[in-house]
Amino acid sequence: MDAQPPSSDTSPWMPFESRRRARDEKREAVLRTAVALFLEQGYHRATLNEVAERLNITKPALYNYFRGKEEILFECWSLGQEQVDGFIAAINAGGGTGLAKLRKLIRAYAEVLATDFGASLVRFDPRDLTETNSRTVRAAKRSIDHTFRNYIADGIADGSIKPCDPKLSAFAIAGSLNWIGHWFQRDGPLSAEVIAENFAVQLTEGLAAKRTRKKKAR
Amino acid sequence: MDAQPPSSDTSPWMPFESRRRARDEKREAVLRTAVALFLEQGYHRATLNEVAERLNITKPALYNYFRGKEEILFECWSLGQEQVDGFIAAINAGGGTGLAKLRKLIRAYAEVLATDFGASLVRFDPRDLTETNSRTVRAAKRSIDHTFRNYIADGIADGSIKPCDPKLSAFAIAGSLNWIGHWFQRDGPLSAEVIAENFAVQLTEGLAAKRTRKKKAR
DNA sequence: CTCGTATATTACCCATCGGTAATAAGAAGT
DNA sequence: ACTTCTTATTACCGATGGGTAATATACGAG
Repeated sequence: MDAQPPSSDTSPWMPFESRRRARDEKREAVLRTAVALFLEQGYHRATLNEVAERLNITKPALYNYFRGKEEILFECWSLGQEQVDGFIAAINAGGGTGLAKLRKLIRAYAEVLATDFGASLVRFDPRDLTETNSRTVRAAKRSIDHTFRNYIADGIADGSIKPCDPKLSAFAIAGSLNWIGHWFQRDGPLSAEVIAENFAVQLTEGLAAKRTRKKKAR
Repeated sequence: MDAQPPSSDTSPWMPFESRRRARDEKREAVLRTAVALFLEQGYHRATLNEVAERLNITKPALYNYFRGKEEILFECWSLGQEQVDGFIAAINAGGGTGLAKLRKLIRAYAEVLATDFGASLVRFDPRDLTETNSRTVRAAKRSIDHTFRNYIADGIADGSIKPCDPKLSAFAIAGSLNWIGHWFQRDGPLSAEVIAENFAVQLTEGLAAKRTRKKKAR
């Protein structure tokens, strides 16, 4: 499409680079198509033939980019996980009370779960993965869980969250959020931002140590 | 096993009855084995051969009790749904504020989701069912959702719950609960009762209009 | 004992689908 | 133009697993 013929003053590596980029773009296109189809039909019902068909290619062409169906599944999951890792790092880097960090986490996680790759974090079954990849997924899930628990524990320590069982509270909050991946639809009446904001408030209202000063007493 | 030879003063229908009961017991045994296996391995990975093997029979024997794999899946789901329908009817029959009914619902729903048939309500994929059965499932899910929303709306109307969006609040609460079906394990450190009680409190604390008088100030 | 019904088994069919081999087509480099 | 590397296609394989047909066995009834 926008691949321009190598001008005279361009590095001789341009074509290589351009080809590599084109390849990466195609790889990504496969993943976008695959994740959408996997979510639509479920991993087992979705066939590689149909993934290929939607891309106007044939099944064996996919094997130029991936080792097989399982690798595609895992890479979809990875793209979602990258997003989560990203914002968790950002929140950790920033400051704030445990409660503030928890709310940031809820908002960011909710918005990721409203995307296709985000939903794949909770809609895909680790048992469809190889043992190695499955271990990676389980470790990541544990890590997210611990992040929730840590922020809650931080909040209890700094007084922003009233004493509670961090484990159970984390389960309750993460459950609410994870479920978004199952019901959210982009073309629905609720935007991801509205949901994220609402959940950030509702899910922490019961935990906050001091009542958030009512914005509008009623 | 305990089928006793028909004594002289027994109704001539006894054998029939006894046989029918034996049959029902076997049917149920199939469902218990199947639901456990489906949850363990996932519907698609679980084979009827393995279900049969666990029952010390062979696959075709299953077809004496069910039309096929899909019917087994649907019946497992139905048994879970029956429980839900049961306690919802009970709560509706009883009285109480919207908040009180909501808490009863949370407790009961949490405990059902901690059972195998209960978990099947949220772990099985309706897309694996025939169109007819799938419609039944979707209708039941809508009904549960509406029950949550109605109790919340009732609570707002009677003043026990402070104004909020019943739709979003219902999603948040139901999400927390549904997730139980994904992580709860019977042999884990948390009992279903503890989880149910904790969730009933935590998930409604943010909604309650008046602070629940602290049982034990600490 | 014999018949009929319910229930189980063995052996088999076949549709589906992930994956592979052989090969053709297209663009960059010489 | 000729070669080479990449990328795509057509045609096929083979395992898996749901479902069926034919048949054997257990058991209550007459």
